[in-house]
Amino acid sequence: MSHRAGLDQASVVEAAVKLVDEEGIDQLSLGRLAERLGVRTPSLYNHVAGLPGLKHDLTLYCLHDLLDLILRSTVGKSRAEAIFALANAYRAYAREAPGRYALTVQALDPGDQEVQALAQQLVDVVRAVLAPYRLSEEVAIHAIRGLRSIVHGFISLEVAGGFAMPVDLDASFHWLINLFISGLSQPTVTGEKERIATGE
Amino acid sequence: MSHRAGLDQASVVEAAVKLVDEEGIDQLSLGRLAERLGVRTPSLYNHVAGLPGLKHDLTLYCLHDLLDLILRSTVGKSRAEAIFALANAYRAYAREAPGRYALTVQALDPGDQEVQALAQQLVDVVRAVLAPYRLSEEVAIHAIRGLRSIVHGFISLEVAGGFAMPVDLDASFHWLINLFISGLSQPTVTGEKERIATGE
DNA sequence: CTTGACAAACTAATGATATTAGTTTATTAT
DNA sequence: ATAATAAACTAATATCATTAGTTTGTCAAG
Repeated sequence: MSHRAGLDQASVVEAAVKLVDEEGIDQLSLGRLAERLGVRTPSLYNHVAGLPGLKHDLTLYCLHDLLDLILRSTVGKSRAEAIFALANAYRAYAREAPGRYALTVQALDPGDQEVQALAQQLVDVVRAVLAPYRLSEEVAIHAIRGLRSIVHGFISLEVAGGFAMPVDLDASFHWLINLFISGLSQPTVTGEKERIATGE
Repeated sequence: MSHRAGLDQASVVEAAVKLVDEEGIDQLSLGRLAERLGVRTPSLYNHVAGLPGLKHDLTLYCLHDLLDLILRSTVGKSRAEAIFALANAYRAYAREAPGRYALTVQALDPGDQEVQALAQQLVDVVRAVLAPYRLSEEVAIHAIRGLRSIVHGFISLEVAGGFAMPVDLDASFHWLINLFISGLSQPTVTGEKERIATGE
């Protein structure tokens, strides 16, 4: 009864997700994972390529997870409603599963084809959400980067405990997204050149 | 000549900064650091409280470093010029010393008095830069959080290699900061209630 | 039903790491 | 000069990832 625990890649990765959710990203080790699965550490190498391989598989899993959530949250919505839905879904994911969120943003290997493809799909959702604003190609890329920066920046400061002041976090997030949306409709921002010293 | 290497806390921390700058944050270990200092690993415990203590000291060092840079970059400037100076200084720091920047944003222990005090000083600089816009107390906090989110979000996506599209990164950053500044002067954003569905 | 191939588990061993305990020794103050 | 202090050391332990080699279920072909 001891041999043949019946593991495969999927069950190992799912157990790792559970471990990360329950104990945090820094508690992820092959030893702890093996223990949870009732197996010796080296046995895991039959299913994942060591710790780097496990993290890679985990990243893929979480990117799928997040992409699915984002897609379902924005379908059938447009303009401001869609942007808020996207931003709130992202934030909800990070709050409910900080470990998983961390995995989706950890330094992505530019050479990894699968990861890049999923990251691109996430970018494409943002692009689609911004499409109704009819931005030029260049401004669209600024806006995509901008929205990603805003959402990611707020979320990571929030989960890192970086916001200590006694004002409602939901209100601040809403205010910021609203500022972004307002900016999208402003000719100063969307269109012609502006001249402001950059200090460079 | 072998005994008494003449170390103290400052020289250990400075060597660690050099190591992080040259080899990256993930290459920081007591073993490598001791090797660089020509000393055995346990000797470091005379100067820092193990690896956690070293990281704490390192975080303090980098927060000082960054605070000094930000202060010097914004002195004598106001409004848009000051905001751009602040944002550009932050970004320049992260690009030139990614390891050090990472140390300033890693999950900060809320119980650590020294770290909290420095983090508060950084927030105070942002508050001062935003002061000329005469925001209400509540909106000021939204704006502080917003600017920090924007700057941190853009920078961390940039250094993680998250921006792959063929458009100038400087231009995108400038566009985003400019959008933020424009929003600060808009009554819709700064003042009265607005009603937009949040999806919650 | 037997048997052989395959894969999944195992044990054992190695090397990196952090950490603690206890020892030696240089410096420094009395 | 000497005694206290502090900075270095050696030795040992624990955790972790990883590799090599071995055992043993499982499953399919004869």
